[in-house]
Amino acid sequence: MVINQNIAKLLQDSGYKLTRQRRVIIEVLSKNERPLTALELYHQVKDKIPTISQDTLYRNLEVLSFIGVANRIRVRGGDRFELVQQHHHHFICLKCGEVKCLKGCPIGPGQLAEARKNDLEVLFHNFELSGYCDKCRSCQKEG
Amino acid sequence: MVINQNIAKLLQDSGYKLTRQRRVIIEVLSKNERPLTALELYHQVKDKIPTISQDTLYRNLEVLSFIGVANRIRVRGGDRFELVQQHHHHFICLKCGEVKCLKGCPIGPGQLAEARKNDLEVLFHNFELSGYCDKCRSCQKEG
DNA sequence: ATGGAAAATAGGAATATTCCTATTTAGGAG
DNA sequence: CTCCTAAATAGGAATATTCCTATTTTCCAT
Repeated sequence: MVINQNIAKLLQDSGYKLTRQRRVIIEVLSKNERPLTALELYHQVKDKIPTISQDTLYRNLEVLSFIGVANRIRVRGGDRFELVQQHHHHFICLKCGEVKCLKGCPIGPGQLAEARKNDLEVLFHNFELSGYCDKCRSCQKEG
Repeated sequence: MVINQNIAKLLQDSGYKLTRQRRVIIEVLSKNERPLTALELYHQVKDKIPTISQDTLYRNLEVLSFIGVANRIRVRGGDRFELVQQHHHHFICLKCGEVKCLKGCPIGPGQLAEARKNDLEVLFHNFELSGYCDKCRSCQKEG
């Protein structure tokens, strides 16, 4: 699989080098639909680069997320990572832990007003919902 | 200092016991204005209960946050915790790491619509902004 | 006040994440 | 193509967070 040219360009334009490790991490991310845990990612990447370190994985996920290529979803029990296809947000099930992607983004100028008032320069935003997913709703009383 | 009766009641009504550890954790949280790191909290609590374990601290912060008494703000380099005075959200400075509280909450039914459409039961939401704080804006090119 | 069950704790083990540093590599200049 | 430098890597150390379990504590019923 050849890495998306846009991503390659984004990296280089931002002053980051296109290393084998980065290429593989992006490849693995792009092959998966759902947000993966660091461990899941690590195993899949390790299949192709057995010597890769966890630090390299985390460091690059940080870089990718900084330039807007990946998302890091901070959740209890292990953060999840995904390739950014289109800006969106997440729902986290408090029972099964599953992370679901929500279409669209309901955050607009109205939601950023307070920060502006306080003279803060907003570059990014993160919006997460949590509760019970459709599957877990029906059996909230169980285990 | 006597612990806020509302909190004590909230704990018990939710089926949680009012232990010495919980009392002290809440006391320490209530004495601090800004969100504290787990380590800062740990030291302050340890002054009063030298044998307390980090697990107890984390476990109780989880409980307190579950019943809406505390907030956990997940950020790079160590999560921050605060007592919930009034529902609000945060701004995280990408340069100095400081966490600022924003007044009010701009999240309404419109922001939850997509989740409802997907048959998800929303119980909580989290909204975070990041960028440069007022102090760091003026010297973005440095350090 | 006393007994007992469920909940909570302390500590240590297991994970998850970040930091540090000597070595290697990507990518530009010649 | 070769050299050079800044950026990136591997690995291990250091933190941060969660899990596990034997023991202790809270609190309800008596």
